[in-house]
Amino acid sequence: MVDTNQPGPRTATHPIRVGVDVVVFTIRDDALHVLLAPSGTAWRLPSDLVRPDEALDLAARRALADVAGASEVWLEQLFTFGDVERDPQSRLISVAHYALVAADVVSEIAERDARWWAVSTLPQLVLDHRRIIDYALTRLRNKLSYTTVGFQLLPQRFTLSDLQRVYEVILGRALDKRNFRRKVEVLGIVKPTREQRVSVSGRPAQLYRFVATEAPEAIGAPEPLSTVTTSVQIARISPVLRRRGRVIPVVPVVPREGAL
Amino acid sequence: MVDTNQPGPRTATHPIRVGVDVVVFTIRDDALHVLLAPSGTAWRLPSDLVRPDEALDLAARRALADVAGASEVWLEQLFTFGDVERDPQSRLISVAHYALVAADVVSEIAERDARWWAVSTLPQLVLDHRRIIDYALTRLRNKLSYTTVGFQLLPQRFTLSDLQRVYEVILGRALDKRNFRRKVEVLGIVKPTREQRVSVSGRPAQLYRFVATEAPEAIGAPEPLSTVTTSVQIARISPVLRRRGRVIPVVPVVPREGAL
DNA sequence: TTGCGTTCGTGTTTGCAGCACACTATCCTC
DNA sequence: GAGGATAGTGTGCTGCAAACACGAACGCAA
Repeated sequence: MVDTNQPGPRTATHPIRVGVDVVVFTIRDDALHVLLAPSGTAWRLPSDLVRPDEALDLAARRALADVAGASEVWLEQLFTFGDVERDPQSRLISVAHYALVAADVVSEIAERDARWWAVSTLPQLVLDHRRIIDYALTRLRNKLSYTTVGFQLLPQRFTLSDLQRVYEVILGRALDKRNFRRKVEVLGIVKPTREQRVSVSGRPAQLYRFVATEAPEAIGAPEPLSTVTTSVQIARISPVLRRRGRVIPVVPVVPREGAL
Repeated sequence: MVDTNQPGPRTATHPIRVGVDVVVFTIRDDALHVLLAPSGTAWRLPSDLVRPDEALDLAARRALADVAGASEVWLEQLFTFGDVERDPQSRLISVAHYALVAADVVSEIAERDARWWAVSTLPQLVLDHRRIIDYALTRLRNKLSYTTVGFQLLPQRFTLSDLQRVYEVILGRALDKRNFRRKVEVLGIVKPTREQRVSVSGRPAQLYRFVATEAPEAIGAPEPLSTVTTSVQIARISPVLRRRGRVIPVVPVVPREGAL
């Protein structure tokens, strides 16, 4: 057995390349989207090689910034994909991350040749990137049910309907409005502001802001090592938001004109 | 941005070393233990560098086998630790894994200079290995509450008291016997065998065996990409096993004589 | 100004599941 | 056969999730 912790260089004969891939989620037009860049005839996740003096999460932020023009977002390590066959060229392991960006910063980013794709209608993807997205989606769904990450997908001020829509879009099913609002109220994770949203039509809605709670049961957070920068409290949203409801028909959203 | 997915070699100037660390859990003397190997005056997790043509989980199994003499165990990727400063010598990222081994195979393994340490009384550890263990423990606790990994720590045949003890030892709190047994029954994850355990004292106990259920709600499993070999069903054990109870006094177990 | 469309906002009832809780049964040993 | 030890068993309470429908406030157009 090689003791990797002893001093002295011990470089493998064939160095293994280490990269990061980032699944960037946002919500657009009431659908969950991921950011992809073109790669030949297919598409790929924002990615890059990790620099020798660079932390993994910083590499992920850099890859994200290169494509999206922003890096101050919620981001967490997802999984390290290291199958031997994943890159036919040479050994490349990928420390995959996933990130959540708010709808209001979306308009500013997404430059170059990258564009948003609804997760329900993804294009052909490079390597195992489809699998990475699938897994990120699973993680996001689970995480949504016991943390407050969902707020990362909303602007500073939002209506309760906005919030509910975030959960519905990600979980893929309808939630009862009254149960949802009661739960949010009980959790004390939002505070009403003095403003209202002037709605396009219908009654104006109260605007709220997210309130970081002192995670009452810090134990139970499955990802204590999350590479969170924009701090997010780990409160327990749970049950009302977890249970079943009628399935929301996933409306395939046609990407905006000119985005490509 | 470097497109890591294009053909052609693109090796970084300073290659990054990729290693695996494995947190091996077992239950001994009613306490959770991890396997550690000596490293100078301190101790370290079983670890090794990943070979260029070797999958990550296989590297982890190899490191495990080197120290413990067994590799056919339940094992899952934990997290990739890649801080720049973690190894003062040169850049070394660690794809940490954790493994569960049954008590009855424990006697056969644990050779060389390695030995078991109760998680409640760990020795001085190398690098960030303490942090890795802490995180593995957190993951194990969480995983225990919504999967059936716990059975990996038991022999093929076990009593319900054995099973309950596994949960109590890991969760660190007492569970109500009747509630526990009812829950296990309802879940249908065990089947009684025809045998009984001839107990040292007291009434003989019925022996059960684990029954893999057809995970009724496959959705909701937070780790669908687990590098599981010994197949484990992802059923929902949940609530009775999750909630609070009186805290079990963590009895520091004195390591066996001659183990060191 | 009135009617209509649209979205916001609000309580009650019912059922289930988690939790607490204590005693009898069976074996061994002395 | 008495005592010690572990196995095995049932009920009642309570809190939480789920289902469910209608009035309120606004914009707009006729």
